[in-house]
Amino acid sequence: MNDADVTKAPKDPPSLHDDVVNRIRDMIFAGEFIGGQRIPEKLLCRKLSISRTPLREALKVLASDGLLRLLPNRGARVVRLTGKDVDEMFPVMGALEALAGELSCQRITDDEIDEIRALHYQMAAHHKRREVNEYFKLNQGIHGKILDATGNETLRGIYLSLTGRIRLARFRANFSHERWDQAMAEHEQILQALESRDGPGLARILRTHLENTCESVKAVIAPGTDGESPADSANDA
Amino acid sequence: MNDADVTKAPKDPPSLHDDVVNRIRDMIFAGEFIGGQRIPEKLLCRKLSISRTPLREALKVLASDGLLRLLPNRGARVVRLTGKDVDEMFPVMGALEALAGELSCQRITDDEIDEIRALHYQMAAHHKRREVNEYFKLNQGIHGKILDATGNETLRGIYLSLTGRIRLARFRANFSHERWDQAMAEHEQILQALESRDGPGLARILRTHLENTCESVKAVIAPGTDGESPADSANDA
DNA sequence: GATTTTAATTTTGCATTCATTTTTCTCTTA
DNA sequence: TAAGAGAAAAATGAATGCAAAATTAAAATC
Repeated sequence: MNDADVTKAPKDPPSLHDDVVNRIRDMIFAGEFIGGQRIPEKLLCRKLSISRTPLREALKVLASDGLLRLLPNRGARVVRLTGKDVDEMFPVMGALEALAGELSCQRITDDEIDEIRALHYQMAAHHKRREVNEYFKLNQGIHGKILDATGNETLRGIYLSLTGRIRLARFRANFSHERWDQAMAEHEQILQALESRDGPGLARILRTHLENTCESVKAVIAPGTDGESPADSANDA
Repeated sequence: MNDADVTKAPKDPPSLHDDVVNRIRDMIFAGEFIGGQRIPEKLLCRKLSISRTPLREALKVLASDGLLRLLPNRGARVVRLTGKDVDEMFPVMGALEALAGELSCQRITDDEIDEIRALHYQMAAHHKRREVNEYFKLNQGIHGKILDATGNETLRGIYLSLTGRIRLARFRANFSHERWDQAMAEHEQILQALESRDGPGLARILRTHLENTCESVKAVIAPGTDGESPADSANDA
């Protein structure tokens, strides 16, 4: 799920530094830091049992990845996505996902399709039972498998980086029943296109699928949120 | 030209840290470090007149950006692009550039088109006189302007990051006269599509343009280069 | 009592230092 | 002379210390 490992070859031993980056990333995803709120270095040092030096290195990396915002002399805070951000990100993700669709259809094996089909039907079950978390996890899994099937590490890295940035907003998108049903229907089409290896078709469906998701995500983002103001509608937990 | 600033709002004061990152990035682009060769931290510290702490932070950022490779306990080295890398990157850049074409046609102003036209004719002049460096710079400028016209900072950041990664290989691509003439012809079409605000058309041309560029770049990459081995065909200066 | 000023505390940025790993050099031995 | 073992040197990873900036608290003024 992390994308720090896409820039390095798989043979490397699991680096300690990447570990810190990933742990902080996971903490961000887990919602441990309220959006826009300052994150004191000391606190993280204690939590991770490391000194400030490796911590700060990790913070810089996460900031350059777009997950954190580093204000000079004024600490780090998790980025609050604005409506503008989401509007910007989704066309890009759409283009990337469409590309992934085309590429994967050219290379995907029967086994890989089987795996995706399995995930798909599991997901359908969770959808029927309205189990959001399980559905969401499998959903991520399917899109991940499609990405893997492209065999394009670069594409994968960039896409995951973008996904990561909106994940925070996304997993809160407990969208409407109608939208959810629609998304499930779109996934039926995705599976079909994959099975018939219809690259352009898959690209088209994925793009629409994402556009629709974009709307749900934007709906979740607090309206009027247009900046990084530390405490407007942050703590709605 | 740098893309470190796309993740932060424009209002920030010019951060000292980003400065270090950008200076190292420029040094890499300037070819100061031979591909694959180890970069001693001490050397960079002296060159930049900073201590190791901020330097290492910058290195981590550049590594996460894909420009450097950090091997645990074994230093940093500039990434050597393999043929596989280039093959992976160009479809992605193609998708992004196509998107940029479509988006920019929707928003571009007459003034912006004028600017691009100016750059285009300057570039044509340098092409006629076979002045590679000047041509290359203006070429970058034109594609940059198209990107700017999208108004999509996210797209811009990702695209520039990718461009940066292959810039090293690219600027050495003193391609054949035929390819150069072809590229220039493609640029004529690009300008035309822009002037008539033909989004899909521009997208198509940009994609082909990039595919052709891909071939030239791959030709430059030493054949048989399939790894990061420090000393296969590194010093061909 | 509210607001501005000033002092104290905290936090960040960077340099320095220490421990561990890697690399290089030297010396031994076949 | 070449190869290998071992020691010295250098480089990296991480912790600590110190100066500057920012935040908080307190005091003074209106």
